[in-house]
Amino acid sequence: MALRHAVLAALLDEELSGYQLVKAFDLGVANFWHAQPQQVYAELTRLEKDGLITGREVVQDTRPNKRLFQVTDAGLAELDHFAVAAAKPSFIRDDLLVKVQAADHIDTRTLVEQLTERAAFARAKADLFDKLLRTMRGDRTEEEFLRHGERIGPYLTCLRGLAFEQGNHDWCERTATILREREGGHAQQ
Amino acid sequence: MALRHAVLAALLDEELSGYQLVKAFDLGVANFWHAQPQQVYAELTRLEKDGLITGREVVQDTRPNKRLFQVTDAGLAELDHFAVAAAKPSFIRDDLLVKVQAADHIDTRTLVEQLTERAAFARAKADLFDKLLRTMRGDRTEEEFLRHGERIGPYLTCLRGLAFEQGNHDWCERTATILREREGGHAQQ
DNA sequence: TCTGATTACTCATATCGATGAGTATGGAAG
DNA sequence: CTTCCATACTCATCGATATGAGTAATCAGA
Repeated sequence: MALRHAVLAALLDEELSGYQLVKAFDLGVANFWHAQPQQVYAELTRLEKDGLITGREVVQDTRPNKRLFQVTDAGLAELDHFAVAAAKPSFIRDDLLVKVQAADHIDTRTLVEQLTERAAFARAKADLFDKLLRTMRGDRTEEEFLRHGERIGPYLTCLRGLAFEQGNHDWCERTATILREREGGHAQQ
Repeated sequence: MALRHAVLAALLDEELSGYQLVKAFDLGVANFWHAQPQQVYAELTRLEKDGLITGREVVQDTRPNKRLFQVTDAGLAELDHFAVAAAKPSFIRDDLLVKVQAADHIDTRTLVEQLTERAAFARAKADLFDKLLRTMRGDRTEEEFLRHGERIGPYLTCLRGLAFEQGNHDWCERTATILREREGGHAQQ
């Protein structure tokens, strides 16, 4: 049930079209949730039907028309309601971890490749988050911004995203190195 | 499709009953995947039907009988096949992050409570992972164990779990502190 | 001018995952 | 002596998520 609240949270700052939201959710800018395009569109339809957001048609000459959505008071109330409800604990669920768990029983060559690939991906995402953070805080220091900034929610979630991707990167690099050395070292199998 | 491979990976070291597996998946010992009891049982049924695991009945006097499962050669082949296939990137999906994203628009008191609660939970899990790691490596140093240990897969995934929970803990603590200070400071609202 | 990328979406279906309830036995704790 | 907890599962159902295909327009590049 949290996708709807993620959408509401994403719409708090600015009116967005479904397409823009999809971009935010799909292309990793959403550091606090992830969803498929179809999910986002379906959720927008439901949210509007329930009166939690309102859409207005924007006619465009050069592009297909689009609908911009903004959160209603009912939507804000819904977010408030969501915020006081118990949050489920978050779990890691990752194909790569499953593969590493089985590392002693399977061929590790492709696994090492996948780990280095993932490390590079994580690094790219971390860089992106870092840039986002700089943009958000402007010329203020982080401490300054977090103390007195007027909109710190996205900054805080972005910090988590950055730490997560850095953790991903470091672990992937280290794991790849270890597996590579073992493979080369005593040339088992 | 990865639950089945997670189950296979979990059964690599030892024969386990469905109930034991459920414990491993449900109670956080599974640092590489998470699943509900009913999912695990259903998957075991499917895996046995597909010949990837075999179960043997163990009659018990004092307890209900149980079935212990072990991975077959076909199961190992399936794991190999899984390992070379592309892994989907992993995303964070967390109610708490959604709430923090909306932090500037909602009441933060209960949010701060939830953050400190989560921090404590993460700390407990991190401690548990730390103990698991010590048990696995015995009296060897980590470097030693990772270089020459015979079964390092679970150790490596546990390392990721530990880092993840430490990251969770640190972020929750810091975020809670920041929100608390802002609330107290310029007493907005 | 044909191709492919980008904007802006919709529909249908399948699989995955979560939730609640239910069954049966034995041992420990009050 | 009764209630609760642990073992060891099964069945049913619902919502969430993923996948694949399809529409329709504009613009840039080969």
